[in-house]
This record gives sequence, C-alpha cells and structure tokens, in this order.
Amino acid sequence: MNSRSTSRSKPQALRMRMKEEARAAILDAAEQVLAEQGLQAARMDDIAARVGVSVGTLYNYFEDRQQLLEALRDVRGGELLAQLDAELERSQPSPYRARLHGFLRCILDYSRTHFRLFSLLLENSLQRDTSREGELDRHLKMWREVSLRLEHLGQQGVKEGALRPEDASHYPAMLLDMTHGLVLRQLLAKQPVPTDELLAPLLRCFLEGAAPR
Amino acid sequence: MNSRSTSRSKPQALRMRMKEEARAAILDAAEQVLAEQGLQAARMDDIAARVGVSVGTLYNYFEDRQQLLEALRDVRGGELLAQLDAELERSQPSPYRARLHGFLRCILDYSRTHFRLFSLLLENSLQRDTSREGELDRHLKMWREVSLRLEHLGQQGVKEGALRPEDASHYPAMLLDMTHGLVLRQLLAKQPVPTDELLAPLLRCFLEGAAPR
Amino acid sequence: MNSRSTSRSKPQALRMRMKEEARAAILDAAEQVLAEQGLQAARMDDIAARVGVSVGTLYNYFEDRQQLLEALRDVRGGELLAQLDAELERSQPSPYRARLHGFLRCILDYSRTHFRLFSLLLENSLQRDTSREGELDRHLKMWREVSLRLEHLGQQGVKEGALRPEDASHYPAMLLDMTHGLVLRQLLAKQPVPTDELLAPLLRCFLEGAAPR
Amino acid sequence: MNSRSTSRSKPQALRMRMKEEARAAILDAAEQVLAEQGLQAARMDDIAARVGVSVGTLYNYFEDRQQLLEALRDVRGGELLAQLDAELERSQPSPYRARLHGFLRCILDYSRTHFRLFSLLLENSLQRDTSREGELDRHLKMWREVSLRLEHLGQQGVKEGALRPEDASHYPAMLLDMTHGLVLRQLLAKQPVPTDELLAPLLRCFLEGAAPR
DNA sequence: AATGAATGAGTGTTCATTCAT
DNA sequence: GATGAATGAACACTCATTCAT
Repeated sequence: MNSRSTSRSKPQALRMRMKEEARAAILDAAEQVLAEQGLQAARMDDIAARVGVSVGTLYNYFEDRQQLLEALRDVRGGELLAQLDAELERSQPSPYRARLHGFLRCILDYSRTHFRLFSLLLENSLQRDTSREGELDRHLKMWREVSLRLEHLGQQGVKEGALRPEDASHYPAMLLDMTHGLVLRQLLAKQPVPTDELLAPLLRCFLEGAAPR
Repeated sequence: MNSRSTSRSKPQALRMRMKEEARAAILDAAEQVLAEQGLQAARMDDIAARVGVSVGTLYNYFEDRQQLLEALRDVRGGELLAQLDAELERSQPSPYRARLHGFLRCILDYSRTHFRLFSLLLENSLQRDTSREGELDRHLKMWREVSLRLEHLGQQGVKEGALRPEDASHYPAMLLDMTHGLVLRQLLAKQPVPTDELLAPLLRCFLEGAAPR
Repeated sequence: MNSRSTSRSKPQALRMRMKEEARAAILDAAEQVLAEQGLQAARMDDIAARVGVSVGTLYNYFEDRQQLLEALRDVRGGELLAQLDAELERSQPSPYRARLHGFLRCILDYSRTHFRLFSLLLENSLQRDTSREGELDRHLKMWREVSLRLEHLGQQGVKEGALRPEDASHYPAMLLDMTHGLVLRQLLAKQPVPTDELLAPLLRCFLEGAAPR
Repeated sequence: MNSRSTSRSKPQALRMRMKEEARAAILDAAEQVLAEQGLQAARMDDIAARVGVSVGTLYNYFEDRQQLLEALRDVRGGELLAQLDAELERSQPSPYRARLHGFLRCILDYSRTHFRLFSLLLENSLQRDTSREGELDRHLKMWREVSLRLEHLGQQGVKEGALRPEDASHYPAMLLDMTHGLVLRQLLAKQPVPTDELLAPLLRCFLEGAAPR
C-alpha cells in the first residue's frame, strides 16, 4: 500500500542521514587540522585528506572555506549550549552554588576539548575584512547565550540570598572571563589538573572574596 | 684626545638613533595596519606604504615578517612593563587596594590602545607551525612578568591583612583574566566606559566576594 | 508470421524514438544554456538541470561535453540545410532574384534564432587544441553546403542573364558574409528590424552595385 | 641647477619607457599564445613563459587575466585605427575608388596578422557573464570608428558621383562584412592569395553590381 | 641605505567525468 | 537507464622575499 511512498521516503531519509554524517565527519576533521595547524595553515587539502575524501567533496558540503569554518563554529557552539541546558535541567533542584559549579564545569570540560577551536574562530571573527556583516555577531551571540544562562542562575543566587544583588550584572562576565582564562592556562600547561581543583578556588574567591572576613 | 673616538662614536650614535627611530616608525605602521586589516591581511607592502618607504627597506630592519611581528610584540610588551613599574614605583607608599587599582588601570589603559595587537599576536603565537621554538614562551614571558608583579603586590596585600593567604597563588591569574575580559568587552562595545567605572565592581567583587557578608 | 519480429522491432523502434527525443531535449537545453551563459560558462550541470535530469544521464547520450556540442552543431546545421532545401524546392519556378531573396531570408530567420549558437560553436571549432582532427572541417562543411546551394542558384542567375558570370565564384562568399554581418548586427541591436527591410538594400547593392548607372 | 630635477626625471622617464616596453612585450606574448591555444586554453603561465618572466610579473602590469585581454584588444584596435588614419591621410588627393581600395587593404593586411585575435576577443566580449558593463561596447566602439571612417569616405564617393546616395548608410557595414569574411576565409585557406586579387572582385561587385549593365 | 620589479611556491576553487547504487 | 556524490587535475591569483640598480 504505502510501499511506494516508503520506497521513496526511506532512501531520502537515508540520503539525509548520510549527508549529515558526512558533514559532521568533515567538521570533525576540520577541527583536528585547525587545532594542529592553526587557522591559516589549515589547508582545504589537509582537511579533505583527514576525512579521507578529495577536495572537491568538501565543496559539495560547504560553499567555501569560510562557510565551513562558520559551520564548525555554529555546530560546536550549539553543542556547548545544549550541554549547558542539559546540566541546568539536571541540577534544577540543587542550590545556587552547586548549580554554578556544575555549569562552569560544563564549560571547562567542553572547552578543554574545543577551546583551541573557539579561540581560533574568535580570532577569525575579529579579522576586519569579513565581508559578511553580522559575522562577528554570530560568534558573540553564542557567548551571550551562555551569559544569559549565567544571569538566570544569578537571579536564583540572589533569591537564595547567596549573592549580593548590587553587582549582579557584572557576575556573568567575570565568571566567564575567569573560566576562559582557566581553560587557556590549562591548554598551555604541561600536565592537566582535575577540573574541580581548578574551580574550587575560583568559586571560593568569587563568592567570598579575597579579603578575610 | 678622544676627539677621534667621538668623531667616530658620535655619528655611530647618530646612526643608531636614526636606525632606532626608523624601526620604531615601522613598528608603529605595522601596528596600525595590523589593527585595521588583521593578522593575515596585513601585507608587507601595506606596512611599507604606511611608513612611506618601499618593501625592501623593511627587510633592512627586520629579518622577515615574523621577526617584525615579534619585535612589535616585544616592544609593546616592554612598554607595558615599563609603565607598570613606573606606576608601582609611584604608588609605593599607598595601601594595597589603591596600588592594585592603579596597576590594573595601567593595564586597562595600555590595552585599550594596543589590545587588538596583543590579541592578534597571541593568536600568532598559538599557531603550531612556528618553526622557532620558544616562540610562544616569549609572549607568555611578558604576561608572566605582569603576573609576577601582581604576586609581589599580593604579598603586600597579605601582609597588610587585606588578602587571605590561602588562594593567593590564584589571584594574579584571576585578576588578569577579568581585566583581559574587560578590555575585550570594551573593544567590542559601541561606546567606551571610563576605566574606573569598569574597575570598581571588579575590585569590589574580587576583594569582598559576591556573597553578602 | 512476423508477429515475433515485430514484437521485438516495435519496442526497439519505440526505444529508438524515446532515445532520440531525449537527445533532442538535451540538445535544446544545451542550446538555451549556451546562449545564456556562453560557451565556457555553460556547465554540464546547468544543462542537465535545464533538461530536468542529472549529469550522469547526459553521459548516457553523449560521449562527453565536446561530442554534445558537436552534435548540437550538426543537428542545427542539418536543420538549416533542410529548410534551405525546402525553400529552394518551393521557389523552383520563380526567377533568380526572388529565389535568392527567399534563400537569404531563410538563413537570416534561422540564424536569428540560432546564430549565437553558430557563433559560439565556430569559436569552439577555431580553438587549436581540438584533438579530434577534421573538427573544424565538420563546421565548415555545413557552410560549404550552403555555399554550394548558392552556387547552383548563381548558375540559374547567370543563365537568366541576371548575373555577370565573371565573378560568379565570389558571389556566394560575399552574400554569405553580408548576411552573416546582418545577423550579427541584429543580434547586437536593441530592437529587431523586419527581415525584408534588411535584405532589400543588400540585394539591391549586390545586384545593381553601389555606383550609379 | 636642474641637475637634481633631471637626476630624478630621467630615471622616471626611463622607468616609464621600460614599463611600457614590458607591457608591450607581455601583450605580444599574450597574442601569440592566444592565437596558438585559443581563448580558454591560453593560461597565464603560458603567457608568462612566452615572455620569459614568471606569472607574478604579469600581475605587476595587469590587474587580472581579463584586463590583460582587454588591454590587448584596445592596443591592437588602436594600432589598426592609426594605420587607417595614416592611409587616409596619405591617399587624401586620390579619387574615391582608390582610397577605398587602400583603406580595405589596410584592414585586410592588419587583420591577416591579428584577425584571429580580434575574432577571439569578439567572442570573449559576447560572453554574457562579463560583469563590467560596457565591455562589449569597448569592442564595438573600435569597429564603429572604422565604420565612421568608411562613412566619411562614402561621402566623398557620393560627391564624386561614384556612389548612389540612397543606400549609402548601408555601405560601411557591407564593406566591412565582406572584408571580414575575406580575412576569415584567408585564415582557413591553405595558401594565401595576394591582397589585391582578393579585393578586386569585391570592389567590382560592390561598385558595379553583380548584374550585367 | 633605499628602491620596487621580479620571483614562484602555495592555495582556494571549479567542473568534466566516473561509477556504485 | 537514471542518479548525484566523489574525484582530482587544472588554473587564476597572492604575497613574502630577493637583488640589481
């Protein structure tokens, strides 16, 4: 009965799935090469070789080099946001401090894997010659989304009496900056340090201040 | 007596001075072009045109493009350190908090002018293919110097009883990260905010913490 | 009796017919794309898209791009010759001048539709690297056929006393050249001029000369 | 006194001269390669190799491939016009028919050397995708200039009573078309025919008509 | 010391052609 | 027979670097 319809829709679905997987494979390869060689040195040929296809194939999936990089940024950004949301969902019942800890750990962990990418792509966005306007915005928007979630979390903190409300608007930025720095330093460090050992002093200082009480 | 020697040394000194001025002029031009066009787009020809000389001349003063960029980084880094030291010298008699404030303001002000440069050059250093090893170190060394001064300052803070000693080793990094973030955000902001308005909440949160006492 | 043979030959004939129609459809599409995009810009993908099939299909009907273009040229050339022959047949009883007029009108009309194609394909034939020798000849052969018919017509003209016989060998070329120019000029003109208005001065000058009698 | 000014202006003049000669050399090489390989097959590398320089050098003299081709067209067009004007000047006192003969011979001779170029570049101009508008116009403008001179000549012919005035407006086009065809046919012919042998029947037919008087 | 034309390796991108499904 | 993703050779163009003047 519906044998015909399925005989058409299934292959299409299959095509879609394979196309998506191919895109993902390319993005993975691109990230690897980018991390190894840097933004400029990462040649399309290198990326193609990494995936195990020929250059032309890359252009079947992405308009050009720039679009490939942008897609990579968007996809990885989306993944981070998804993980953050999942974490927030999971920690819903917990108190502010615990949730904040979980949130930052998420960023730290994800960034450990992908930070070099973010760093490179931020740099890419900072280049002036980007003809496509709003290019930079796309990158910032992601971090603004992260900030937004931190603000929400901060509101909970204020309600709980765990945060002073006066400087609340500055907290997201400060937390992100310190986390960002943490990641960068880990990236440059010889041997890694467990996430929680890094976060503990950060949170302590952030919440209780550097001055003795 | 030494008339001869001076008749030689003076012109030599003059030569030196002129050579130094030429180098400085090139570095200034390079920074401008870099800030405007980005790291990749800044061509040697552009820099030469900005100084008003021909490409060949650039190569009389710098081995190659890479060395020029490194010189630029080193010079600007040295300038920052010099200003920081001057500020520390000036504020010697003041209490910890005031000195810290002055110190960070120095960084913020200097970075406002040169941050884009630092950002670009950090990126440059992060590229893996740098044949010259220890390249990255040169860049980090500068910031380690800044950190070092912050540590010294921290020791004063601890002595004064203005800082809890437990996490003292983390403070420089945190302060630098937050300052770094401040600069970046200012760079992207439409209109600038007075330095002290930016620093006040930072210092308040850092010293007294985000939690109510 | 021959029921079997027909049971085989009919479907074969059907196949043939469909194959021919498919080829024709491809050639039509090719001509459109060629006229719109030019010889180089006309990509196999474009042609396929215009027919509504995929690239691979094109290669089921033509060896390669070059053969497709040649087929297009040959088919259109054949059509022109057929129309010319029909016109000559039709005008058999008429006097030379009328027949010549009809003949040239045929060329003009056909070229108005397909001239851009002929022009592009002539260019294609002029390229030196054509590995297949005698390539150019195929294109010229068609025009030689046209010339041949003009010569025959000229013989009639001479017999009628309408043409001086001395330069008869040059007339076909001259007529074709002027007609060719007429078409090209029409192609570039903003608005078209009725065919006969174009032909009248041509014929007048050709037959009676530019000098007063 | 003016030793300084000359010490500067002379080298500048020298530079200019050399620059012009280099451009001319490139254009010559380009024309050769174009004639041999065709419009598409003529690679920048080939042209460079023909001049004996490297690719980059070509781009010191011409924006890009397209501009090089356009320059070639403009220069050759200018040369033709200059020769035509010289011929008109020379033949000033002669009667119409002689001047026309000289004029066409000029075109024929020049085209014999450069016709293939003109043909290719006309084709190039006909391509639709030329982003630069008025591109085609530049090419046509040259031939319009030639036409213009033929019109002037025609006016002399009318005054002399050598031409009937009615179709005068069509004469330039017809003459050019026939000459154009003559050149093309010569190009394809195995062995060349002396120019005057080609022109004689053309002029006879044009002036006196194909019909017997 | 300054010049700037020449160099040429390097890279992104295109597109005719193939072939597994 | 039709499909369309994969292929990879080809080519225009860039730009750091050199060196004769």
